Amino acid sequence: MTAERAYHHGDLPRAVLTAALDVIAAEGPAALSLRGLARRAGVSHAAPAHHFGDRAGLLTAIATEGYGLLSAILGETEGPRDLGIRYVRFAIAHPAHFQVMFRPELLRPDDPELLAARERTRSRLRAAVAGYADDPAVGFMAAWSMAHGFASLLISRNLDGLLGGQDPEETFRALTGEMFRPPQDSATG
Amino acid sequence: MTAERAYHHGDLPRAVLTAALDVIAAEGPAALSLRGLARRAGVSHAAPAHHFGDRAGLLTAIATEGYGLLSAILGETEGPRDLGIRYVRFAIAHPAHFQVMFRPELLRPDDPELLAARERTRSRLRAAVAGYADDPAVGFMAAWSMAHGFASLLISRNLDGLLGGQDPEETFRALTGEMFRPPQDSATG
DNA sequence: CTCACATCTTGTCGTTGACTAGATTGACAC
DNA sequence: GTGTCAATCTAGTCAACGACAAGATGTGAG
Repeated sequence: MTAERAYHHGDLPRAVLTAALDVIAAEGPAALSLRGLARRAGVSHAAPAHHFGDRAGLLTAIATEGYGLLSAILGETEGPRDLGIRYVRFAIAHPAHFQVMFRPELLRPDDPELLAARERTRSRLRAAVAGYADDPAVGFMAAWSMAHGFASLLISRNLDGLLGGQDPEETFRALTGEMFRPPQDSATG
Repeated sequence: MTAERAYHHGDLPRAVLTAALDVIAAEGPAALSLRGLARRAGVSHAAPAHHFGDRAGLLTAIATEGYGLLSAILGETEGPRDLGIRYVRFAIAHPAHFQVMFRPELLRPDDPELLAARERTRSRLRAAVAGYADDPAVGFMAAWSMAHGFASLLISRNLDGLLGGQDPEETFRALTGEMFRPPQDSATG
């Protein structure tokens, strides 16, 4: 059992990342401590910093990974409704990533990888609603707001007791039924 | 100048609250430090804790105040569109309150004043959309999601560069135009 | 005047993030 | 094999923080 306490961890960055996602999903980013993560991974208190620089670096890595995961889930999304459903599905599947991605004050604001990943994701979001609204920019923000609002309230547990035990994704489908009415004869792309 | 360093501050709770709102609006709740607020107010490092107990107590007081402010702005709201506009107006006018209100992990979760204020606000939100949707619960969540998503993205600066210099409230009006179509003949309250 | 109470100060403890210097390890050239 | 070097991790330190306890100071009721 050389694994008892090997000098080299094997994949410390991944171990720290995973532990961080656990903590964030359970208690939010505020409860995150680099030293706590080091303890979980069985390494010294300064080891995580070697890979991520500092707290903001770790959270930036999580956010970047999150944009990648969201991009993957979006895939070839078609229309604002599909966009919303996939967006909500992402938030449920990766709540820790979701919580970090939209808090710039916790991140390295000009990290190039983060900016690139974010832009790739936004392009997919824009593409998904292109052709489904009179003004693409407005349609994009509308669909995004709707999806982001529901996902945010859901993840922050502000909808507890309002879903009536129903599957959140199903509830969101009902919401979009209320909102994204199918175009009624009149021209709507 | 007895004010130079009076033993009693006069209204330390309000001074701490105001300083906290400043910090949160500028750098987010994570940057908040009780000792920093004490320095700003010119009191000792333990003085704020006397009034709010601890960090969570201070943030709970802010959230409670926020629900009161939102209730006031909602007033006699009529319909989902009006709800959204007022909600966004609140988030712009009181960004610090807004940021704290929806992070239960930062608050005392069962504070009675907080729960009461939150319930009063939710009642107003529900009442605003009653009669404007086939299913009131669904209509409520739909309008709330839309407004909350836009407000969240706006306050977290995730819409920077997407508004084209336009007034955010005006942009939100455009969004609702895309979403909340006026009822077309068919019965919609 | 005095006494109870609210308010604020001072001092302390354990924890954290950040930084520095140094030890250990693995990989690669030769 | 052997030496060398960079990557990885450890150990030690410092300032700042939240929380707590004990004491000082002002305030107001009687």
